[in-house]
Amino acid sequence: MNISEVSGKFGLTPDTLRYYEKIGLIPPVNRTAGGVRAYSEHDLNWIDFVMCMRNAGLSIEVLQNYLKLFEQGDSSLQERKEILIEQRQVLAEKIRALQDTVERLDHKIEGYNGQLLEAEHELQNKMVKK
Amino acid sequence: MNISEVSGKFGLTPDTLRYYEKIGLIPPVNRTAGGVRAYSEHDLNWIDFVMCMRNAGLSIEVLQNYLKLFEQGDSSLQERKEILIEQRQVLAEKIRALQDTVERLDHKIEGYNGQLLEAEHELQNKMVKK
DNA sequence: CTAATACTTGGAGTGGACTCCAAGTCAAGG
DNA sequence: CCTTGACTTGGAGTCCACTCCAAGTATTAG
Repeated sequence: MNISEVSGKFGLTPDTLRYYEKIGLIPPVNRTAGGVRAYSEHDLNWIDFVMCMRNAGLSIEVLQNYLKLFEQGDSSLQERKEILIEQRQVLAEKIRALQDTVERLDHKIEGYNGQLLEAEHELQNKMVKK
Repeated sequence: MNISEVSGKFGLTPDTLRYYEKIGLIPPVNRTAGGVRAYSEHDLNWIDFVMCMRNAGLSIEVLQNYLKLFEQGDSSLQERKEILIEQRQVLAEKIRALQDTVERLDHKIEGYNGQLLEAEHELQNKMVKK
């Protein structure tokens, strides 16, 4: 798979894909004889993982570190696992905060329903008076 | 309440508070004779609301728009409510995405548990052979 | 009354994460 | 063989949301 195919598949621009590789968010992609990137299944998995984590708000730094450890092989298994556990906690906390915010919005929306109802009644009163 | 008190209360720098006012994220704050900001209860409520929404990821633009409508009075009730409902949907969707990501992390963490166990067994095998 | 502190404004600078560009290389269709 | 279009690199530019600064004014403790 070449870069524009991958770009289409994931909705990332070729620039972003090259950028991710350059800064070490995804492993170096193998090239054809001519130096053109040929993405493997393994590469696609990484891209998918990284996009998922980026979308969830993980920083580039954390993911760079994770890849670096991955490339060090089995000796980093424990450390990698700990990173994932830590980030999992962060996300769980984020979910809780978002749920609170949704509740707050719900209250506010309820308040608007009340106000709109009031406004409607007022309108009816006026019409009755007329 | 003056700006540094508010700053302390919310963990925002005075700069950020002034910035939020300047760009219309919170209503203009009343001033003392000397031109010093004196934050009212009303202002504090707005700041709290805005921070909550910013933390949840709402853009400054959406909140500017919401304040603008608020300042137009009751005629914008319906429109404001719709903004809140829309943003509520966005957050609900975000929560769902985060939950999926947490699940994915859980699977990955489980995978690491397996690998670490394997590595441990291997180690034991070696020791037995010795 | 004065020194120190906190406030004001407008504008420049920063950091993260892209995003775009210039200049050059390479491969495939006509 | 030549043109077209995708690829390469390194580096500059952009956008968002602050964050900091300079220069000046106001308030407060002593």
